Amino acid sequence: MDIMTNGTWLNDQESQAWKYLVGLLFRLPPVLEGQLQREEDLSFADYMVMAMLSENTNEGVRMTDIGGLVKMAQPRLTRIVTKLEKLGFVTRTNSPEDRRVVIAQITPQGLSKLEQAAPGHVDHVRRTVFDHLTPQQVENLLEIGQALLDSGDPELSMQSHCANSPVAP
Amino acid sequence: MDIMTNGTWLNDQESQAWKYLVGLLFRLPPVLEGQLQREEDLSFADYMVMAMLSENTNEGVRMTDIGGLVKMAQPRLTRIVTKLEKLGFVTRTNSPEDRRVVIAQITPQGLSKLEQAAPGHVDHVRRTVFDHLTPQQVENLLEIGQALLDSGDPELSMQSHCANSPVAP
DNA sequence: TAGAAATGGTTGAACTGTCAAGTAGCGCAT
DNA sequence: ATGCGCTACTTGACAGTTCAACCATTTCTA
Repeated sequence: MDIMTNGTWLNDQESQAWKYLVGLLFRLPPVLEGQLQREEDLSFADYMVMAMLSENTNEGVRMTDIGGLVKMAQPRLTRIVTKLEKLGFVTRTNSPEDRRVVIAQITPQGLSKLEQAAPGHVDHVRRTVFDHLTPQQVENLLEIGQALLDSGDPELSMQSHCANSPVAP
Repeated sequence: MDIMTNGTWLNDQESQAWKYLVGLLFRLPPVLEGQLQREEDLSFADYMVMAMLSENTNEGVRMTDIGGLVKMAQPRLTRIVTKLEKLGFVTRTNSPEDRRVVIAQITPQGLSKLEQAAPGHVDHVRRTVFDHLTPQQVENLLEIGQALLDSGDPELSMQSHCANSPVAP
């Protein structure tokens, strides 16, 4: 029995780490979502997209680039930006250079919504996450995140939904 | 203006770590989901619940206890178990001692489904996660997971959905 | 300079998750 | 014992996500 905790597959350390990681994957998103939803009527993904856009106020950002930075799949992104546009927090324009490309840009209203939401959100993140971690652990977390997301693994580094060739080109 | 990456709220280290953690929260679940869905027609949550139940083949497990172990909210759990029951992978019985309590138990079919799914899934987890981490990083990950989930924080340790008192009793 | 393949983005259908409200059973106080 | 409150779980309504198929545009290739 104990299908996933021993055997030749994952050693003790790994399977324990796995359980905790899965716990975080299940628990953290609803918790983050909750605060923003209650207090600002924004989803966590909405917030992250706007935060991302707020770092490029002038130029705007291509859809795909948002996806790469926020690690979201395209359809999800489309719907989020559509929603944010309806709310007046974001504009979309077709790039003149490449007319397939859509460029999203945050509006003043979006920016002020974000500025209004940020303190509460960051506070919540601090209390939920960083208050429980030592600086060393924060550094370790950063390192682990890099190891996984910057590994070049096609599944994790985005494009996942179309990369299926087992051995590559 | 870099709403979430500097200022008095999160220092550089923290906000970088935060970005990577968020990346994992967005990316990992779809990736894990995908493999199981394609190859076994199971959701990741389905799999975790069954894996959990497979560790207590004899007695069965109370709904709430599953939630505590797999870190899932109750409504989600109810629907998953309902689905698994329809598929014949799980049975539910009302506890005779306390008739509010529902006890879920994995069936032989559920067990064999799990055993069939496990190799591919574990393989995928290994390739996606553990192949990119050193043993030291795995240990660090475990420690971070513990720090967050076992912190006693009501939001993270479940019950989150009813704890709203800002300062506590 | 066609035509084929690839890229960027959107959309429809099905599913899953969340919140809030609801039912049922237990337990303690009067 | 009757009523109040708590616990365990379920359900309805809604919003969000995913996969797959789609259209439009660009780029490669012959």
